[in-house]
Amino acid sequence: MVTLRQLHYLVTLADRLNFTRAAEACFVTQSTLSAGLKELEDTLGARLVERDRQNVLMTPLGSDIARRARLILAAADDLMEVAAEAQAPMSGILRLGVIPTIAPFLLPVMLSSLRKTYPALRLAIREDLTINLLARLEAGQLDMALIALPFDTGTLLVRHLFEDTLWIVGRKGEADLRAKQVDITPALTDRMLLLEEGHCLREHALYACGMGASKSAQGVEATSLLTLVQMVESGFGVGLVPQMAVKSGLTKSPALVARPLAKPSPARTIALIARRSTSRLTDFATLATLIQAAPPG
Amino acid sequence: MVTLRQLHYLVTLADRLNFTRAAEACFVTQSTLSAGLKELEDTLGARLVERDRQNVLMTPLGSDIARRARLILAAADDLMEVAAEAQAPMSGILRLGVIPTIAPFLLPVMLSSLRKTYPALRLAIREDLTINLLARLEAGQLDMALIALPFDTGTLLVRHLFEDTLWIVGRKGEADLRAKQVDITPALTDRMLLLEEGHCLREHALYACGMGASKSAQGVEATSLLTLVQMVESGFGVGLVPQMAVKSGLTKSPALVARPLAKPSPARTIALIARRSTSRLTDFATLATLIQAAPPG
DNA sequence: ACTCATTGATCGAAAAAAACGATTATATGG
DNA sequence: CCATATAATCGTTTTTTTCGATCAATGAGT
Repeated sequence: MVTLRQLHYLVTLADRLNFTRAAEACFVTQSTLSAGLKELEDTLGARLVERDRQNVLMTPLGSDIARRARLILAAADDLMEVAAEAQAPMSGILRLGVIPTIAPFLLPVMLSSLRKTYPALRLAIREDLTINLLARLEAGQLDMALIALPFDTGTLLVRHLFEDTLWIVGRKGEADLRAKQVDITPALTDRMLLLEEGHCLREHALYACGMGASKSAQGVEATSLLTLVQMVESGFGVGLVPQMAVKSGLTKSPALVARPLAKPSPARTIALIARRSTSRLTDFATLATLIQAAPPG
Repeated sequence: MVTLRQLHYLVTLADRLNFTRAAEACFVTQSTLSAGLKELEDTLGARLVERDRQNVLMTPLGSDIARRARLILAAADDLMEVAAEAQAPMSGILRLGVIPTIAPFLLPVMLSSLRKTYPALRLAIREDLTINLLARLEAGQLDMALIALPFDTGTLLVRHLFEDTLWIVGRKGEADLRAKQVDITPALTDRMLLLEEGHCLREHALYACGMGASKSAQGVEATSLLTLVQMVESGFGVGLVPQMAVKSGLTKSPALVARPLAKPSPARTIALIARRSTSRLTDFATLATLIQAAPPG
């Protein structure tokens, strides 16, 4: 019978591709790890790791097994934490990922609210792109994440929190931004500034433009919403920013004007996600409700 | 650290609610299982099983842990089989579930085709209702299943195979069944015979009737498609049967007539499903392609 | 060519874990 | 009060795991 320990050895080895380092990481000697892996290969009846004296690399089967092993180990970790969680909900360290186009606007309110209501909870925030957050979530390096949909979330657990409509921001006095609710005309999409590749908000903005634009105005791309707004202020063009950013004062500058878009308003959906096997299912629900109750702005 | 053996003990105990029986099922003595469970409770730091001298029952936490343990053990089983599978695809025992409204029509063709192409593959067929197949699939008691959508398949892996339109069957000479393509009129839905509760085809038929009917004609319900057709022949009313059943001769009786329905034709989607972690991912694709290549009829 | 450092495999001994069998304690039903 | 059934416990045996030391192969540097 395969054991979790053997699977742990395999996964660690797959990460380091070096028996000695992997053994250190597992706090055992190299001989122990070597024997454990041999044992695993014997019970499975297949070669998982190609090793000549100099190089270690995984066979295709070995990679597949290692991938499965990761999921199993993450589920086992979750199982262990369930027991601890059951005795003290909303406590301990919660590792939360947040995308950069949400973090600066949602976190300030949320964190102070959390600190007040659940003083025993310690949040470890990681700000990163959606794709990286999903990977870390599945690898068990994060407990939950705040992201924006649409985005392919695979088999993860997804809870929609609220709609976040997109607003258009430009310089005060722009003729195209006079209306109370702005239509996105081709003239506007031509001047649309976008975030750089990787930000989901870039795709959401492109979709809102009806795919009318596929490149950022003047070929210049912004690395964050803050720089994007500053570029708009400098006259590079116009931009689409989420309502939560507008409400939290990102476009407060006297030189700028922000307007909602004409119905049906393009919007992204803010969602909380987690592994299906997460140990913090009740915390997940609690946190989701808390964010919904105290929206940003 | 939790071990798979301990989790196996817990799951078995959760099934039997008796230490002695569970120990037998695990091929160990009662003292071993008792110690293993105590060990698990100690490492988790929580009571999982309530036991007085007479009764054993799971705590809520224990049930949750057991549920997670089942998933982990199934994933571990899959992992072990991946290694075996990798060396000999389409061989060994494949446990396939099929719903009763597919099995009689699809299996005859499929089985002979499979036997010819993959003689090393031995199929263990289980005919059961969708809901039971899904449960067994998740518990690792089945490898794949053939079902009809729409149906909530949770996180399972789903591959759509083909559309199976619904035909209407009635007695020869029925005025309402003269047309080449029949419209489902209220007059027809009033006389519609349904399968008993639990068959997904019942729901699909109800949906095809535009929810116009919610009870079977005359309050009589059929226990299988065969009995349903016989009841139609006896004059109890009309029925909706899948095209694959018609094509395979279920409605061949000279007293009966079967007609397709007017477009857009109501249809169910035949699908092959499996656990996402299944060891037979290549077999899954192979089997799906094979069924699509050799449709019933 | 010759060292030297690195790496993974292997072996025997020691330590740890798991399993067993027997026994005990505590209920339940007759 | 006795027979039965059940889970916990204890001491012993068996199996598994780990360690430390050593070996064999390889590549780098001299």
